[in-house]
Amino acid sequence: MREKERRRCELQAEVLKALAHPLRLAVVQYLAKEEKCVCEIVDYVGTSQSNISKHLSIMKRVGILSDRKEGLSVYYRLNMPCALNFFQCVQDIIETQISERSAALR
Amino acid sequence: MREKERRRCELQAEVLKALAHPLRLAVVQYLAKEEKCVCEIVDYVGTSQSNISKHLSIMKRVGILSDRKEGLSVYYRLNMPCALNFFQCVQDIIETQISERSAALR
DNA sequence: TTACTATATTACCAATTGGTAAAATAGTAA
DNA sequence: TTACTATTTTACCAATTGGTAATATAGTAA
Repeated sequence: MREKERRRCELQAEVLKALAHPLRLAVVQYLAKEEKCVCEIVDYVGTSQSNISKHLSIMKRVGILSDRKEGLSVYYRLNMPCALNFFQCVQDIIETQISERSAALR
Repeated sequence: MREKERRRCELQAEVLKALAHPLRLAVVQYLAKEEKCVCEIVDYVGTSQSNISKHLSIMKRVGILSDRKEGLSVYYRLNMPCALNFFQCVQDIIETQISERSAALR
């Protein structure tokens, strides 16, 4: 494995790590259609404001989200529409997994 | 956010977490075309055998990889070919990110 | 100015993750 | 049987992550 590939995998892993958290996935999917302000995201996800703020900054840092200020509010938007394609693929794995497990129980 | 969506996000995050590590990404990409035995993967990635074994079991547990025994060797294969589509999307984010940062420096 | 609102940041702690080294397992072969 | 090889598992430790509560920042409005 060459050094170049190693570095590419490190960068890719940073982006995937920023996606790989239940609340962050929920936010990404919530932002699929349109931008939302932090207070809407907090209401939707149902956790503390400071917690959401930290998760948003993690995703912003790697480029998954962008933000825009308007008055007191900050609006976040999804900067990576292709991420939405992931979810069907991931979901397929989950369902295969579940059906294999239940088959194994029989 | 409904309970059902929350659970879906939790499952999806488990799969993504199992992908979101530089060595594990390297393994997934190495397995893109064909199955490989553990010793080949160890040689390719260049870390200890017990470390690789642990990473492989993490990916196997969530269904990303499957394995097959042949004599002393264990062969792993990618059970999630659609994962390969992720990487271009992730790579696009990385490159946008890099070009925005270098633009910001100017 | 003061008070209020939305958001971000900090400090802290508990839980999880990732790595290494050693021991266990299991197949092969003499 | 014994020795050898490939792999997994365990025990352990350091580093990272995720959450909460408190504080700071910044815009708005009286």
